Amino acid sequence: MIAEIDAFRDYLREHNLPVTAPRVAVAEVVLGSDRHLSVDEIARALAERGAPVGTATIYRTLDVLVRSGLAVERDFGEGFRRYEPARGAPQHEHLLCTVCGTVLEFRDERLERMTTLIAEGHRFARQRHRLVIYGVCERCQRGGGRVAERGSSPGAPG
Amino acid sequence: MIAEIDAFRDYLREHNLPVTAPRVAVAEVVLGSDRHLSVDEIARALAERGAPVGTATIYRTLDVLVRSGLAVERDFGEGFRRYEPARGAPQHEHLLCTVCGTVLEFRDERLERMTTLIAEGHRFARQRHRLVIYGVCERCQRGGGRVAERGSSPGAPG
DNA sequence: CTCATTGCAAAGGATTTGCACTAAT
DNA sequence: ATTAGTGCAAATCCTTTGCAATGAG
Repeated sequence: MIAEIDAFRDYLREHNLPVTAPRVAVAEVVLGSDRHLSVDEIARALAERGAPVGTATIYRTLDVLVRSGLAVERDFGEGFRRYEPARGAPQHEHLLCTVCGTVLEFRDERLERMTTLIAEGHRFARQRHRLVIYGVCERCQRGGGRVAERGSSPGAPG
Repeated sequence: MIAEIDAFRDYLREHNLPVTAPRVAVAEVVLGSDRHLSVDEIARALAERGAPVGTATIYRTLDVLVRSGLAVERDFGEGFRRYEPARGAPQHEHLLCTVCGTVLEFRDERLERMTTLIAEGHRFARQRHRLVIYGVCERCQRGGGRVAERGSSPGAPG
């Protein structure tokens, strides 16, 4: 993860953007996490470090982080966005537990080809796709699943 | 479509919900459309009919309409929701033009099977899935596509 | 008549923006 | 020194809620 932080510093320098403490702090939280963080969670994490960062700055930094390609923005239909490190991640899909909100990632090369073919069949030039499978995770199938980290019921529409 | 409106009236009666003019009007607009309407578009359509309906009522009626199973809620990551008639629609997927916002629907039975298998592989009990392919439609590939109906750039995250 | 619905306006949550102030280069 | 970034608060956008007036059954 230190590598990613350095990559972010480099990105900033290369684009003549000042390398500031708040920016680096936000990058550390997002790139150092293995989860899909909401802005709220990021803000809390920063506050816990003893170096809170203003909401506006978090949003502004996330923009840069996404543009740098080091982080990815996600929308699971919860009413707010989440961010995760790109980790050079090839396209991957998400499994979302509608009970506890847990997100699992998986890859499937077939989807890349399949969606391209489907798009072509409709004369669309495919750019990307997004697949979310909603279901109930193993733990929640058994007994009481733990409470979701944030946000309302993940029983997302669409 | 008249059938759907009647079905909605029946649903209301069966649930002891008053059949009011605003409710029927909203149902007519949503169930009579072949597009994925935003609340804003619904409000405009109602206003154009000369019988405007309050925003709160539109939202409240959409809830009923969705619960009745006659309409479906969609979230394409645009920052607001869209609604479309269910038309007894089996699961279907969406192709979204990131230039003009046009939405195309298509079906692919393989996805149903594929996502079930994937979910099982991760010990998830699959409930449903959502696939959106983002790309550029034929018209927009050629020249200036028409302007999107509503909302910001559909270059949705996730 | 009685109780649910309606519409307005205010409240809410997420995100953006204006602006005086501070910090990076 | 310059120029850009920061935080705060105000502003937006979509959606929900409170409440008095209205209409369905």
